[in-house]
Amino acid sequence: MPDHTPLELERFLPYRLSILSNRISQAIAREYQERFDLSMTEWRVIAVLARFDGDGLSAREVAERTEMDKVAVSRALARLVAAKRVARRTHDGDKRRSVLLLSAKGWKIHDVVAPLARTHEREMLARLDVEERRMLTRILDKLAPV
Amino acid sequence: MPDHTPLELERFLPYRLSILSNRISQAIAREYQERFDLSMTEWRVIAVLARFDGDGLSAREVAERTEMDKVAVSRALARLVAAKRVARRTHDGDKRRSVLLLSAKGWKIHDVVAPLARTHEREMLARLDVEERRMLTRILDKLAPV
DNA sequence: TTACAATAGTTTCGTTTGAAACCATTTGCA
DNA sequence: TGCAAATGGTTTCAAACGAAACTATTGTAA
Repeated sequence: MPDHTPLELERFLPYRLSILSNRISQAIAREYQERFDLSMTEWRVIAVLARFDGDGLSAREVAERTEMDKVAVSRALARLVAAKRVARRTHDGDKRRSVLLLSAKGWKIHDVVAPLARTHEREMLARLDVEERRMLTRILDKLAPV
Repeated sequence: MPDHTPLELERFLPYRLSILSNRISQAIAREYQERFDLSMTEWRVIAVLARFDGDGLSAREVAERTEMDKVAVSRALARLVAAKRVARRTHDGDKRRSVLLLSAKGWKIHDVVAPLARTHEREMLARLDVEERRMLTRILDKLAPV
């Protein structure tokens, strides 16, 4: 006799995680889209370029830092460069590589969106108590180490 | 002078959550696809039909239980019915509604995949200690209540 | 009854996505 | 050297997705 023990989807962790993550991402993505004509992937590229603002990252480095694949990065960059939010040059010693830097426009977006993002995070954390917050980070460190 | 305080993506919770959830979902989805020619959405439909195996759910009820939108459910059902994994009749008193039940084939898939899913969950939880596990559920309850 | 609103579900259409193929350049090494 | 393999990045193609439009049926209320 076959075991029909049903899976309770609403208690299944990968499912719950996916629902939660999608809800949050969608809400944020929608806001960025409407207010700044900015996709989630584009925002991640901007965030990384702002964070590592030395003498310019390559597209590959951006892909690594954002955990996105190179196709997604390439497309995000195409739009960002077209909108003059990112400046793209070619690397001096290696003509394959591009050298990416935020433009003034890009920085302007960053300086508005970054605080907004932090607000989103705060609102999310506001629903947890101190211990839960500490644990959430610890759990993420264990499950998805950088 | 503008505030360039950069957002540290790798510490930003919505981002980390999205990375974690995507990694897990992708790994699982890939396995279901390869081994059973089954998409994530189709599996969710099967799981719900197995769980609420009374006198048949409607597509709308499936959409509610899976938190997917009706278009996704409609498409998943089209494939499942074509593969004879789900039986679809029309509701007696309401010709708009469909009445959905797992077929023998559908149950067979379920009885293999459900334990497999539980194994995935166990493997994920194995990386956490008892307290972290308890907390994870509590956090999810608070952040994404059913 | 009739007509208008609401509901169940599908189809359409434009967009997003990812894998694989691709081009150009650079690296490694026989 | 010179040639195959590796690397950076873009393009192509097919599948997946969501919003909105659509069909069919049922509910409601004058």
